[in-house]
Amino acid sequence: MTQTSPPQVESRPTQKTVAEKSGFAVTTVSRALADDPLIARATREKIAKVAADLGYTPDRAAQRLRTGRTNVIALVLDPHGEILNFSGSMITGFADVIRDTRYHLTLTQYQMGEDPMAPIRHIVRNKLADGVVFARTEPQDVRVKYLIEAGFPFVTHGRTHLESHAWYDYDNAAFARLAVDRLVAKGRRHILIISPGHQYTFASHMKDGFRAAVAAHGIAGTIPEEFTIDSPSEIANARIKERLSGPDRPDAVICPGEIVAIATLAAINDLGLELGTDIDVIAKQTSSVFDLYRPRIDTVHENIEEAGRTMAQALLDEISGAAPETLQTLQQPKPGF
Amino acid sequence: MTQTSPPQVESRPTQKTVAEKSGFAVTTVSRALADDPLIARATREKIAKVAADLGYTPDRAAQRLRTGRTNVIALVLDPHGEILNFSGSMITGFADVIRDTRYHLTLTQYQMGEDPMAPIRHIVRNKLADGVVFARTEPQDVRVKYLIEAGFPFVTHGRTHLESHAWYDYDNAAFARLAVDRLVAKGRRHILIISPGHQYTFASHMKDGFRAAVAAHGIAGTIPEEFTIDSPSEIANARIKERLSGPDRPDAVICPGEIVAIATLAAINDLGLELGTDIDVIAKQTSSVFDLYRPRIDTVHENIEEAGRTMAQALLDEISGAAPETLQTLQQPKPGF
DNA sequence: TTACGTATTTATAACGTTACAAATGTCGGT
DNA sequence: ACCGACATTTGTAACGTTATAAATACGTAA
Repeated sequence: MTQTSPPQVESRPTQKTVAEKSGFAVTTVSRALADDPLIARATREKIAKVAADLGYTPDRAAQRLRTGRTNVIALVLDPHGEILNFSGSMITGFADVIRDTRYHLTLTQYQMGEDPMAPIRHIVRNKLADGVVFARTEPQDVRVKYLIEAGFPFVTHGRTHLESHAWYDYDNAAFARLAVDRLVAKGRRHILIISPGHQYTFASHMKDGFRAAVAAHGIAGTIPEEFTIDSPSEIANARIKERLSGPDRPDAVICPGEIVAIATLAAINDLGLELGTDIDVIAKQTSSVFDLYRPRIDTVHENIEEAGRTMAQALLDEISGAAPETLQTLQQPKPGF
Repeated sequence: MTQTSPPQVESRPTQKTVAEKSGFAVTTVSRALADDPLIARATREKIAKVAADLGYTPDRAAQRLRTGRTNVIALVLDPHGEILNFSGSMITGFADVIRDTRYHLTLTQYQMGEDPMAPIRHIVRNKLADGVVFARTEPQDVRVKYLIEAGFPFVTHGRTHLESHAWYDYDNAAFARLAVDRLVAKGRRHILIISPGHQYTFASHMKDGFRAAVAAHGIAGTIPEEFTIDSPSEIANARIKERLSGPDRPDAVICPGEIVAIATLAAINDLGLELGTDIDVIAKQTSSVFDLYRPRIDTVHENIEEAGRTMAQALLDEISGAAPETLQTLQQPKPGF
């Protein structure tokens, strides 16, 4: 055991090391560490102790090569738009759940205008993960079709109209109904709902809820043409101003997110309208920072971190063989304040 | 070639497949695909074509096992605080650069109160990445010491007082000077600077710049006790209110971020002070959303995505052997509006 | 004592890749 | 025709793990 010239690359202990130190064969070590009941309890304990003492940890690459399992969950992020820290919160939720499992989190982000399918196909084809996650689903989402077809585990934020799969969704129809109810209670009679990205499933649910509630109350409801979810704030602001001008302007606005709310409040301010008198705004809120926005407005909370945690658990369950039908969560809105 | 019973597990092509189809040996295929000039140009081209036709992609696990290189960059995120989408923007910057390389991005997030060192030690010990990234450095950052000691490639957002390493930093001293100058130009004579997280390097730079500028102008400058960077907005709001009350209250505030700015503006609103008359606020801005905040305030921009891109490139360069001393960027503030 | 079932452990091969050493082919010079 | 130098290609082994099949030990019934 001469510690000579080549600066002793400190190599991690392997099962071979554990085998030598413990006197068992490598195979036995492998099975013992997997807690295989075929190995005598006493042996398992001895080997576990030696492994712990040596600080042994399995080599992920070798496991992956041998078993075909990657122990990786792939997060596919939307292009960086302006949804206030949606991705960040979701990541935190995922990280919370993943932290104490054998899984790692990898991350891809497709670019604006790029095919959302590309990163997913890449992951499946090259088996880069055991499961994949993404958001912003559309009713006939091609990614969902592809993954079902491929039999690849996944979970989405947002439902589709497709065959059963694992998803988490916020009940945007309920959100819209709740929002309309509250505005009507304040005496509002002409409500504008801003719905960015008409192609997304969540938008259609929200609009359905909105239309139903507006009809039930017998008041006026306006759904403008689409506001692109990723359009720069200034453009959104300008278009909202247009909508809030004119003789038959709405006396209330429903905003499906904080950015839209901020743009709306800016428009109201810029037009010289008085909040609470001329007009009311209600928004979906996902970040506590918004509590500091002045003037304060009525909000309905959506907890993105919790969404992330639920989705992570669902995906792990699906990878373990749970039926996708059992892995669907429709989150009810919780009133703010 | 009977396509019989076992439901034909569609297996990805390997170098062996390419070798068979092309008539060369596996070793030759390996070298050809690595564009080794030892292999005849014609052969390389033939093999490349066959590989492309088959849709061959290398198995990352096998490469990793054999070479010891992971082809992974590990992002270590701070606990999810309320810095407006800092992580999200940085991730986007990284993803932009990483996208067309052979690297993947993995992600760990340590929890509030957890040892920031833990995930990094884990990554190094188990060789889970070829390089690592993190932010919020302290002058004597133990993570930096550890990584230098271990000879492990890394890049930080924020400098340290330690031996040369790769970093990206925003010139917060310059930011503070610029902010003071602008406020003084507006006639302000008593400036408060809010500095969350005194332990971080950026805070000391900012305070140094602030003190120097205030002294140069011969005006009053106040640096309050620390505001924890992750404290809930409402608490920050309350503490700022305290600071803005009383007979000798400051007539201007410098905010190192949007959240602090929002909390400050809320405090000003809540206290009934008039912005622009009683008091002025200037803030560092990292997101275009803030342009929609009303009332508008003067800001200085910091581009986090660009920071991410620069850091990613620096890290790749360091992994390729570049000297860390050459991988340091001090970003100058750019005036907003 | 022998045989046999059970409990436990082990040897061997393989996943897909690349480093290394060895082999083959080709050409010009003699 | 032979040799050596060079260009090009190939065989073998190994990375660390686990699935499979085989081997060993042990106790007990005949």
